[in-house]
Amino acid sequence: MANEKKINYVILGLLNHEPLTGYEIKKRIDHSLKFFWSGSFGSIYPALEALEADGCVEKEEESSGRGKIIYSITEKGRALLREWLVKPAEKDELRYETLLKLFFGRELGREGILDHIQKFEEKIRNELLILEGYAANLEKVQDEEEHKYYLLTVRFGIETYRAYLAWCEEAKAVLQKD
Amino acid sequence: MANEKKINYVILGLLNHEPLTGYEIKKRIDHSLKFFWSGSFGSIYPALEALEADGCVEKEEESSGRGKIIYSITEKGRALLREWLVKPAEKDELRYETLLKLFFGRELGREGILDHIQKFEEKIRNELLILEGYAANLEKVQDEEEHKYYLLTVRFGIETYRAYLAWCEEAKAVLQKD
DNA sequence: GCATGATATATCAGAATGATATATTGATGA
DNA sequence: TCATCAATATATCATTCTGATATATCATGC
Repeated sequence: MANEKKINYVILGLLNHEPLTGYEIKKRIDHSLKFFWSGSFGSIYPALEALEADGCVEKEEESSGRGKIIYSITEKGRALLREWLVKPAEKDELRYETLLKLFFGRELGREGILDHIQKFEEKIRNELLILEGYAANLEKVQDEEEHKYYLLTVRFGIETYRAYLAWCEEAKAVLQKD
Repeated sequence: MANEKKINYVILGLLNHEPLTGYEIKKRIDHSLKFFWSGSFGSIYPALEALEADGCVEKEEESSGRGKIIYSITEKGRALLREWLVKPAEKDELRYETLLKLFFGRELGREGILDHIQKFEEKIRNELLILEGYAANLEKVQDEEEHKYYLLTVRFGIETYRAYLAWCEEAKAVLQKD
C-alpha cells in the first residue's frame, strides 16, 4: 500500500495529550512538530472523519457559536496509536532543495551557490534561536512526563542546526578560496 | 500550484551532466542524491515524456536490443534548469518518523523509545561509513568541476550524521538515568 | 539449458500538498 | 458605534508523488 496514512498517527498522538479541533491540530503540527513533520488541512479533515467513522476518535460538536468540532481519542484509537508506536520507523527522510541546487551547482556558478548558502544559513540561524527558546522553557518547566520527550526532539533540532551552521562556514570557505 | 514538479529539475540536472535512460536516472537519484532527495519511476517516466513533448529533452531510441530510450538535455532544457537554479530554494524539509515516535514517547515508554534510538543510531552509523567513502574518493579525484559541489553535499551529510550520533548518546544518557 | 538478478519501461491506486473558498469571532481604533 | 482586519474554523480539489505491481529482456554462472 502507498504509505499507510501517517497523518492518522499524528492526529492520534496529539489527541492522546488533549482534545482538539482540526484547526488546532494543524497549529500543533506547524509549531510543535514543525522541525520534523508537516501536515495540511487537506489531509487532516478527511482523516478526522475517517477516524471518527472507525471509532478511533469521538467528536463533540459545539451547538452554539461557529459550530466547531472538538475531537478526542477513544480507547480503540489509543490501541491503534500504541500499535504504530512499537513498530520500527519506516522512513526518515531529508528533502533539501538547497542541497539539490548545490549538487547541480556547476551550471549556476560560485556566486549563485554562495547566495543559496547565505539564505540557508540565515534561515537556520533564526530557527535555531526559536529552538533554543523552546529548550530553555522545557528545561525550566518539567511538570509533565511528556516534556522529557519534547525536549529530546528539540535537542535533536539544536544539535543538527549547529552542525548545519558549521557546514555553512566550511562551504563558504571552500567556495571563496577561488 | 501544488509543488511545481521538482522531478523535472532533478532530471534536467542529471541529464545536464550526461545522457541517461529513465532507469539510470532512478539509479542516480537512489545513489548520488539519496541523502537529500528521492524520486520514483512513477514520476520519472511521465516527466520524461512531458519534458520531451516540451522540447526540453531529446530521446534516442535504441532500435536493436531491448529498445531502451536514452534522453539528453536540449538548450531549452538547460535554460529551464538555469531559471530554476537561480530561484531561492522553496522548501528544505526533514521528515523523521523516528522523531515523531519520540515526540509521542510517553505512550510507548522508555524501553520502546530506546529501541527506536538504537535502530536509528545503527542506520546512521552505516550511512555515515558510505558517505565517508564517497568523500575520500571525491577528495582524491578532483578531475571534474562538478566534484567540488558533489563533495560539499557529501560533507553536509557527514557533519549532519555526526551530530545525529552525538545526539543519540545524549538521548540514551537522558533516558537511562531513570 | 536454465535459473537468477540486473536492466528497462510502464501504469495505477492511494496519500499528501498547496491553494482556494466560505464564514465566523474577537480585537483595534476611528 | 461600527468598520476593518487578523485569527479561527471547516471543507474541497487539482496536481504531485509514492510505492507497488506488471511485463519483458539481457547477462551471468552453473
